[in-house]
Amino acid sequence: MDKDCTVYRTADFIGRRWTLLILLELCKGKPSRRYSELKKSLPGITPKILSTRLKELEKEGLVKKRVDTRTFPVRCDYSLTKSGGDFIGIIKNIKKWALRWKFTNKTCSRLDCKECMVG
Amino acid sequence: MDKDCTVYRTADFIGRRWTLLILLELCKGKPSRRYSELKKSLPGITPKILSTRLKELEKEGLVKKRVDTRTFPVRCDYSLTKSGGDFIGIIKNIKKWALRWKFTNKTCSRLDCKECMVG
DNA sequence: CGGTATCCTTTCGGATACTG
DNA sequence: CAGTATCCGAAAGGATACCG
Repeated sequence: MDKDCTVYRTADFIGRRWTLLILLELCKGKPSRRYSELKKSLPGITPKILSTRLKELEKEGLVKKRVDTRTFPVRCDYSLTKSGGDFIGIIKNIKKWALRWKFTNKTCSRLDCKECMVG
Repeated sequence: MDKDCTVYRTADFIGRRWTLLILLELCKGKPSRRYSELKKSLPGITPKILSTRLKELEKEGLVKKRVDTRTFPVRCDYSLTKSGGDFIGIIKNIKKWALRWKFTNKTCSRLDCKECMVG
């Protein structure tokens, strides 16, 4: 098992809790989101984990952070990079696979919900 | 976070150590592989983890196990199901993404190696 | 606001020995 | 051969308090 293999590393980090949901949150509507907005849209996430995941995603180049230091407190916002946006395609592939091979479900708030995130 | 969401569950289990490599091993050449063959082709894996992963994959419906009880010791072999075979496509998608957005590498034995598993 | 620091529990995975 | 059983250390993740 080669820990430097990007395929393996990718599979590894998308399996971590919250990562997928953060990515999806960042691709919904607005071009960028604040830390506190993300926290609010992800009920149950702790500040530590959100911060950890955002750093991982930044390090992997999927998320870009912008800080505005002119105000106090400072404002930070996060957005998808080009590769991050492209990554959404992989999530959709997984979703397609899931819908093809697993039972479908009717409730929403799931990534595999038939109604949302179509495509 | 909905633990029943198949997209999330999928992302979760493909991030686990060895899972991807087992899947790839099963799609290489032969239609089915024995437990001991798998163990040999995956240097470093412990019997416990191999067994655990195979059960997870079976439970998720990607792998099918067949036991031949007529001999002693019994023979078991594992093969990809239809959905398991289809899943290889997702791995290839991840690979494509990796090759597009990450540095490429020359050494083999990596899933993201440019030379192998083309497509 | 946007995080860190600390503590604590749970889970994961490795090593090794053993068994029908 | 095809696994289980047992034990262990490391890492992940949750809860909560605190800070510039």
